[in-house]
Amino acid sequence: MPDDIGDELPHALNVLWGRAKPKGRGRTPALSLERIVAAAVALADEEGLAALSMARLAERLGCAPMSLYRHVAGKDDLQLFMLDAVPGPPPEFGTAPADWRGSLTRWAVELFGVYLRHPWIVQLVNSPPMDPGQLAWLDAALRALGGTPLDQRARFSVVMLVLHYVRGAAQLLASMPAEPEEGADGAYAALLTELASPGRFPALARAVEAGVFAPDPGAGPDDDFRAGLDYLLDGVGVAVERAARA
Amino acid sequence: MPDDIGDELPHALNVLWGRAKPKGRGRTPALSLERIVAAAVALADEEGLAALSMARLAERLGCAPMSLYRHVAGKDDLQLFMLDAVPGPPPEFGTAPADWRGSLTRWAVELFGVYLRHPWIVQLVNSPPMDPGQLAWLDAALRALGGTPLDQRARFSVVMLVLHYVRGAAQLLASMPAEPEEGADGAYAALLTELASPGRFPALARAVEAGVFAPDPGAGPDDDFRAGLDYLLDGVGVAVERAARA
DNA sequence: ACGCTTTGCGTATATGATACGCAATAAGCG
DNA sequence: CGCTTATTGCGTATCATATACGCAAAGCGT
Repeated sequence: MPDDIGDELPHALNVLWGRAKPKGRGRTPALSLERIVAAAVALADEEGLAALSMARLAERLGCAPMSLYRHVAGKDDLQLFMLDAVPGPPPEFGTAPADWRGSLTRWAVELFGVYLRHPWIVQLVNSPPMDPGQLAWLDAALRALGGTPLDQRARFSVVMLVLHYVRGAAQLLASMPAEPEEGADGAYAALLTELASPGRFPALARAVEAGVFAPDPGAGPDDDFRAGLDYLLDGVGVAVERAARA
Repeated sequence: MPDDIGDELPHALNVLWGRAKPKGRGRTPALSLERIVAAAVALADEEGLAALSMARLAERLGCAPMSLYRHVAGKDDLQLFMLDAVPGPPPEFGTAPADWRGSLTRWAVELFGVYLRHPWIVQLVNSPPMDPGQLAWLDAALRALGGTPLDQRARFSVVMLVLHYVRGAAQLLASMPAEPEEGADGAYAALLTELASPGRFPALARAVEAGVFAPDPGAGPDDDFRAGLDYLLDGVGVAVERAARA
């Protein structure tokens, strides 16, 4: 039975990997999976993941709530489709690019952008990726390290490390209340200033005092991301050199 | 008005920072905030975050659902309390430990353990930490770098980097289906073997073939975590040396 | 034109969050 | 020792949500 592996899988995965049965002759579909997923993504972008309900989605699509279930097995299924569709194609570089650091940086920055445009992704990721959309990104990241002396296991560790950082940084940035004024410290900074007493949290108080939570005047939030990424890639560089020597 | 900052805050924060009004004479409370939070944590641990509902929680506590609302403003509030309570106290080291790497490693490993014991934490974190429990951990991590020539902003970047990694690694590990047999590749590996065709995902296929997703016979899942953490800290080491030279 | 197939959707149910208000109870006061 | 009052426990009701089930509508092949 070559197909028994798919039996316990979410319905969405079977569809995404092209295992769905080809339809033929019935009624003309007024709805399509693509339209549903696109509308769901738009709704989550505009009003947040909490606002994404089957009823509101149907309203936006001009159909009855139950119509959606003809195309999606359930809400979990829908979210799987969303996760597959939303990142789009990963950046392309050859199989073994000479500049692993530049390639990986580009990969991380583009993925960071995806997460910033769709902050709800982070709240949705609960299982390892098994859909073509996310696996394509994973493959691209592994390819970025293709010209490197690292072994396969190390490459995977590195990719996961970068991925975790991108996700975490995007989530943090998205969750910070927006800072409208350039002079303002931001609500978070103001709160920490009051709460982090030097007696109880000395190190934190020093950080607050040094203005760590105030926006750096000459830098955008992207620069913070790049700074952390550079620390991380320095570590990868150490590993690459070590592997090259061995 | 020195207190106006707390007006827009979640109720839970005002309680946690000791700003709640002292009660006096009413009826003897049969319920307490501590009991509620402890029961909620236990329920989430045992049956997952999805199973945590006010009704099920009340059932477990032997009280009516609406009784909970006397102690918690709502479900969001409850989750804030849970996030504050669950990590416990951070590891202690002096204000400026000589061995920053050892200290930060200990911090990360202990936090990793917390996340593994309570995997639902990751799904709950939606805003920057503002409760004493989480800020204590943040302070501890900053203290681990206290003996370091890094400036405050760099220290914060490093701590966030480590935090993101710990969270991501824990989430990934917790979401992997358990591998009962030692010889088995695990369901994820089997699935990837079938799905990652060399034509479409060459780098991924090579990783699968190399057994990256099969459990390393001589290593536990903890070792994977340590490996990634070491890459990361190597990068921090580079930054420390650079700062020391400057 | 007929029937099969597949889609769209109305109805119903179960679960969950939570507003509101009353009743039970205990501390302090006369 | 009974009254006042603050405060808790909880019953009832409302509203949002996911989704099972089955019928009706509408193309396609014959």
